[in-house]
Amino acid sequence: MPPPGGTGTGPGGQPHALFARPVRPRSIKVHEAAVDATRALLREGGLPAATIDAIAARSGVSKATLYKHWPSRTAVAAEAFGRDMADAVPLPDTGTTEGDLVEQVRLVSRFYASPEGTVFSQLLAASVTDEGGAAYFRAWFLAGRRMAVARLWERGVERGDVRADVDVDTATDLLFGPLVFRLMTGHLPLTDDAAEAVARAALHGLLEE
Amino acid sequence: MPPPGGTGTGPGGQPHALFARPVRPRSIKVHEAAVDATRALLREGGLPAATIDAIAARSGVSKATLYKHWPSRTAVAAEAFGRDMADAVPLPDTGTTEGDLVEQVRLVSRFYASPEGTVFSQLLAASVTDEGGAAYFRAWFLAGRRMAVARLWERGVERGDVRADVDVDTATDLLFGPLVFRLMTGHLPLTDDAAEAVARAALHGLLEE
DNA sequence: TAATGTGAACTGTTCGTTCAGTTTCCACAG
DNA sequence: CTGTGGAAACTGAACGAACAGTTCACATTA
Repeated sequence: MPPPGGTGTGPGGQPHALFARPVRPRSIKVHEAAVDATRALLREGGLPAATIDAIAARSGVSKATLYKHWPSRTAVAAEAFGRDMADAVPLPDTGTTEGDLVEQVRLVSRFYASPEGTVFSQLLAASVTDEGGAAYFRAWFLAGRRMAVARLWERGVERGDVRADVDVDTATDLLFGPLVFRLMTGHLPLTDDAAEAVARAALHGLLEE
Repeated sequence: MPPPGGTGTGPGGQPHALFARPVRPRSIKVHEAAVDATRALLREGGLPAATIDAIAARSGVSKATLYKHWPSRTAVAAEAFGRDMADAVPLPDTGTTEGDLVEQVRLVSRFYASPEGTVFSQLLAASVTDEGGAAYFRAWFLAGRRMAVARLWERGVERGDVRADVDVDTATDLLFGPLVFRLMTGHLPLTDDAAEAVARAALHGLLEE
């Protein structure tokens, strides 16, 4: 349940009723303290370490208050994680559309293979059984990611390099879905080579022309 | 810890030390009873309903025994789910490689969109924080799935329809990763149209030739 | 003075473990 | 072919620990 204090703004900066954020000074301080503590906990021990009690203890914010700011533990973690990742993977600019997209897939693959990737998978897993947390995860993390890729895709469209009949959502899912698949199932490792192979296959197609 | 009674066989039928199965009559009966009860519970209420206590109560098998047959609750559920899905998605045979692959993606997408797909996502999520369960999930479910796709892919290779420089793992991840991505994040719905769009894009590539 | 946060206790759920006692079945002796 | 000793396997019930989320009387502050 969002705090009654006001509507606040969502991750993108726009007003967003669903993710109401506190506007009064005291609330802001408390909110930030909780997010900071959660970021530290995530860095140290992943999502399992970011229990509600741990967040409360580390931040000095009481559990009762935490549940006035967020609907669930997962939601706090999702917001904290999203903040950390705001500028983790920069947009590449290699000069060519293919170069940019391949590079982006490689960077994201490396990110997934890193400790932050572990947290990502834990959050995604937690979102499955926590719809409230899932909304925060989409808003604070996924949306930004998809927006970044959309920018690359548009560059490709302007250059006339990419197929006009493929929409950006399909392209995004095709390029990054395989990485998520590997991350979650662990059936194959997330190496640079694998990432490049996936990206090239996505760009050039699986069929012989 | 597997029962010391014997080595048993894994999902594929081959002997498999890791997933040792009971060979003594009493053990077999108990094992089957547990799996059957778990299948019913999964059908009725998904993974959340298949708690250890519920499985024990429904099957008449004691918890202590369950933990002698499986390393964790997730592992029981993974085996039960894998059994149910053994023949859920048949291999298509449309006459063309492209037709087969597109149809397979569409069928899998429908499966993910169904109640069984929910269970799939719950199991995948649970596997993230339960390595023992993850091994069972890979062995009893994913391996079979990948094998089925591999068969389609090989047909394509024999016909000379698919790129020779793309390996089967890359192709599998490219075709089905996007579906898993959507299923897990819920950012976009799993419709037939979306599935076909993904499949065609994967087959023909994202770039203008 | 009304909104907001605190602290501490409390409920409820679930996983996984333990262990003493009971049932089953296998192998071997007769 | 039969019967039995003993090991293997299962039961039942209780228990500990962890954690999510709630509640409420009281304190703080804008």
